[in-house]
Amino acid sequence: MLAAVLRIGDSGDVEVLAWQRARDPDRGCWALPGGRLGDDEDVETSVLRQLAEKVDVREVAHVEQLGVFSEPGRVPGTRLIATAFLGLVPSDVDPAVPADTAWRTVSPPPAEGAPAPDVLPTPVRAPALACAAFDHGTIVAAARDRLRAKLSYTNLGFAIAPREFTISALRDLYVAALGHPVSATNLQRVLTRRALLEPTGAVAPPGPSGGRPAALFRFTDRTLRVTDAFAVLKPPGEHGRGPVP
Amino acid sequence: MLAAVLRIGDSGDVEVLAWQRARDPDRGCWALPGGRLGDDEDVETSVLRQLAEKVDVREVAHVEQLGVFSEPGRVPGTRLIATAFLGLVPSDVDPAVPADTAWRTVSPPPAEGAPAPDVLPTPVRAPALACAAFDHGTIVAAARDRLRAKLSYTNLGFAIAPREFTISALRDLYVAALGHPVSATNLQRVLTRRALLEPTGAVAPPGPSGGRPAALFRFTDRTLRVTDAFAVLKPPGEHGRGPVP
DNA sequence: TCGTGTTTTCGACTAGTAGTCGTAAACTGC
DNA sequence: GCAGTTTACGACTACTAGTCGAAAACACGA
Repeated sequence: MLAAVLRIGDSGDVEVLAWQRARDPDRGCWALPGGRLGDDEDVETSVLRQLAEKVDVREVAHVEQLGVFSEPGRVPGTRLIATAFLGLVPSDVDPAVPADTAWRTVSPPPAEGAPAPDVLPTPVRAPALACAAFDHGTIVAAARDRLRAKLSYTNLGFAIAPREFTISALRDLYVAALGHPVSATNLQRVLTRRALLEPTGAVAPPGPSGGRPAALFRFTDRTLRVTDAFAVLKPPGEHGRGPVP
Repeated sequence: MLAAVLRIGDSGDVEVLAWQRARDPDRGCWALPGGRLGDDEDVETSVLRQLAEKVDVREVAHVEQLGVFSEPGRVPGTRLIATAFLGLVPSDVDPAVPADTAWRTVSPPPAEGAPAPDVLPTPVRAPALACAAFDHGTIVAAARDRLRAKLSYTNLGFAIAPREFTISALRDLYVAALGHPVSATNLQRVLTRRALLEPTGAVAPPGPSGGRPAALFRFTDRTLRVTDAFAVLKPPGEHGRGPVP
């Protein structure tokens, strides 16, 4: 049971919640929070319980299974099988964490044209976390890739964004998570057209250097929703005007 | 370790490989193949090993993790945690299976406008498998939904289709897996434009009732590849002609 | 041999989606 | 007021995809 809890930091990069090991093996390196599965809980409640020791669970906006990491030699000593989770915390919450725990920046995904970040049998990946204990770097990379992939075809943005935000702020979050520029105009148009975003009516005060006050938006839904893909494969009668009878 | 191996049957519906329990509990009901994890293998090789007892592994075109099913009471008796897999077998292979094993038809997904079939923490779902043992009906439903979702934004069709096929045959496979009509013209255009499909040059002989012989196609790639989603979120410089310098 | 029916293929038309750009609006600070 | 900055919004354009119709290629029976 391991959790890779991601957050978009103020400096504009992805961060993961990790704690520094005080003992060998891998002393001084950073490990993901987790623990053993209890007798009367399933893995989902277990990971939330483990997480409660590190951060307030109510601050975690989304949790989902990443996959099982079971390579026999992944940790020294006795065999240990880890069910890894991806957790997301909105960028505006900064939970109090224990002394040995910190937000570590995650290195951006490798090159462009990277292969499918959605395949579960995880091959070797770029080291996403500097000085990661055991195979936790691989798990963090899988989490970062999963976030990146799902931002593109779901409303998962709700889990990394504050409840209300300006379009530019949201754009910055997407830029940090994706690692490449994003058009604010198109982001607003696409997300509002698909009814993932709606204006709150209020406006945000301008920054210190002035500028027109930006309108505030919110995600209409705060649970995961999948959107468009191949239009051909959607049930008929939802595009264009349909056939002329 | 459980595997939901799906296949599109000749009759045009989704089938799952299952074996009939001879002993209580759930005697006579259908269970998914699987077994315990060995000491020197990871879950992926383990599930392939388990599967080898039922079907020839070389016939399985794609395997991926579905998720962990860990509810404390999911099976009677001692606690058992299952890592579930989705396996796919092309529609043209009909492997020899043991006497207690058969392909059971999977009931189609519930209504249209169904919620995200991609969320891992699986809630209650429609009973996809009649007389399923334990929670295996839930697992089959998750597998069927995963297949349906991934057909829309990946080249996963390669795993349910023969190596070579006509567009109509492929259309029928998609119709069976998705549960709604699909346009053959658009399917061909979309899949070829995205370079997922390519013509082999050969043609298939016409059916018994005649008709123009259909051209044969194959998938260019037989490993999972993810395709388009939100165009906004793709790196710039890949659409249209780009900015005029 | 020649139509009839069937199935596939291909092109044309059309509509919707999204990338780009230019301009106006609203605010801060000097 | 004026300059500078940031956001908002509309216009133009290009590409993708849904629909339809006509032609091609075959089997079968008269």
